[in-house]
Amino acid sequence: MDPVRVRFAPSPTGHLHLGSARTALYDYLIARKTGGQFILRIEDTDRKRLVEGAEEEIYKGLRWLGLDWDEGPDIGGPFGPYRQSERKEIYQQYARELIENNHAYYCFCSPERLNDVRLEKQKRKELAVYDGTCRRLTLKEALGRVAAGEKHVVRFKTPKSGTTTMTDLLRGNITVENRMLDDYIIVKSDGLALYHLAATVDDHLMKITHVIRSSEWLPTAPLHCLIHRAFGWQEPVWVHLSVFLKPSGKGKMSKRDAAELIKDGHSIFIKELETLGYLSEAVLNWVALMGWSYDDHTEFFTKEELVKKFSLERLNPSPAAINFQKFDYFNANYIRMLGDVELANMIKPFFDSVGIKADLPTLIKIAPIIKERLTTLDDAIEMAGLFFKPFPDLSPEVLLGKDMSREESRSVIQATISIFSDLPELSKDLSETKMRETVEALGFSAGQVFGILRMAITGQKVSPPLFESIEIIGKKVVMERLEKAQKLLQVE
RNA sequence: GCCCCCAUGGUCUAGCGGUUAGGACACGGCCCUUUCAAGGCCAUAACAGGAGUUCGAGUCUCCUUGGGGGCACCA
Repeated sequence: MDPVRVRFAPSPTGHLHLGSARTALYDYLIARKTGGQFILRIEDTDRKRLVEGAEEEIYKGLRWLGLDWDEGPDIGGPFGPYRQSERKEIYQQYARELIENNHAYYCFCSPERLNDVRLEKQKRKELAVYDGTCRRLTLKEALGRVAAGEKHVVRFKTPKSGTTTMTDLLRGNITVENRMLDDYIIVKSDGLALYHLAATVDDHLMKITHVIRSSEWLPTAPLHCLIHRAFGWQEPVWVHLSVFLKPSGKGKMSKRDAAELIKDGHSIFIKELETLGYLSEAVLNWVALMGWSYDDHTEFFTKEELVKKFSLERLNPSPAAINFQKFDYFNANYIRMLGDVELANMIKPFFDSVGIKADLPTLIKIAPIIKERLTTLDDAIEMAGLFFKPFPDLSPEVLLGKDMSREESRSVIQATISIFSDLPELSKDLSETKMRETVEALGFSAGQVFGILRMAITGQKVSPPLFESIEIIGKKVVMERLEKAQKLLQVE
């Protein structure tokens, strides 16, 4: 495949989410695979909807995901500027060209009148498109009114008859009747272009070969083709990706749904995923497989493998419900692939954030025993907090072994104390070997004995493996805890 | 309402005219086991419906149904 030039063109009006991340990923993959360019373009022509910090969030999110771009607002490039708000004059120039070639016209109708027209048409169950009042004006007349300072927009002159056929890579030919297409506004009264014009002009000027975007754009794609053709430009290859549906499969994710998700420790926003304890590798792998597949069984891919194996032809056009269980599965697996030092460094910030002082050397020792027990990194707090937090006050009841009396339980602890005190150190192997021998002699089951010890030593009913934990906690503290538990069980 | 798109288990998907319809997640059971996990084994579960085309249709065509998306001086 020839090198492609693709662009990821988000608008800084909200958070970077999973859907955009996937689009960006596919852009990145096909660019890297073909040795082409991945371009970042900020579509900020709507000044009213701008959200402070949103552009920065896009950069951060893409960087976290490891999707580096070749041209963009921050790094420049041969086709800049890459922020549409800085390209106002370019769009106006092209709008003028369209007007001169009779493919666009000035419109002086007020928003109020437009709204009335729309409502009226809807009431009569007609197509709610512009009624064409200003389309009938002569160019001379319109120019006069513009010169007189009258407020105006520019509309694209869509053909009123015939059909327009475009080709989408995943869906084949799509034909629409031109009368269904509106005379869309392409330049607002503030002089800034709307998406339809801005994106079309930029895609051409930036030599974009493949437009990969959400299928929400499908209904207006014929319009974009028409604009390309009006200029006499060659169209890019159109690739409309399926949309992501909420987990229930009932519709797109709404603000409300997103807020609900957080309660389960999930999110569709990239910036939250990191603090929730997800790995960017897992995000990439998971999201890549929602709408794309390689074969009937491979499902773990590094970014490098994705670059090698990705192809537009294997994209799936049908909408996909987001499945967070699968995401967790991927994340748990990617955590397990981490090295001990790497994992320790990654969970450290989570302890810091809740005010638990966890030192790196200990975390490195803990890493191997909690690794396969974590779904997300923040699970480490619950899993390994016991190694750093003060020991809890226990009641005698929780120290009782299953079906065992108080005295029996106490004797188990007593026996352990005498065995442990003879050992130079409580290494995992040594303590476990000794205790396994003892279990039989004591006449209780391993479950009973180790259950008591787990509670006495870790202070928890559920913990990482007992003897590994003992080694990490260290002989001194272990002995103290055993003594304390033994006293607690003495009948008063 | 109108236009466009989509349609294999609960979910993500493989399948590109001839398969016992494959994999994964989730769910259930069993094994392993000092808890929790992990792992191993097993089970349940799908071609939306109807017409065609064809010797033969999950695969091609049409209709119906269902779902999704779009109908702004938003993107």
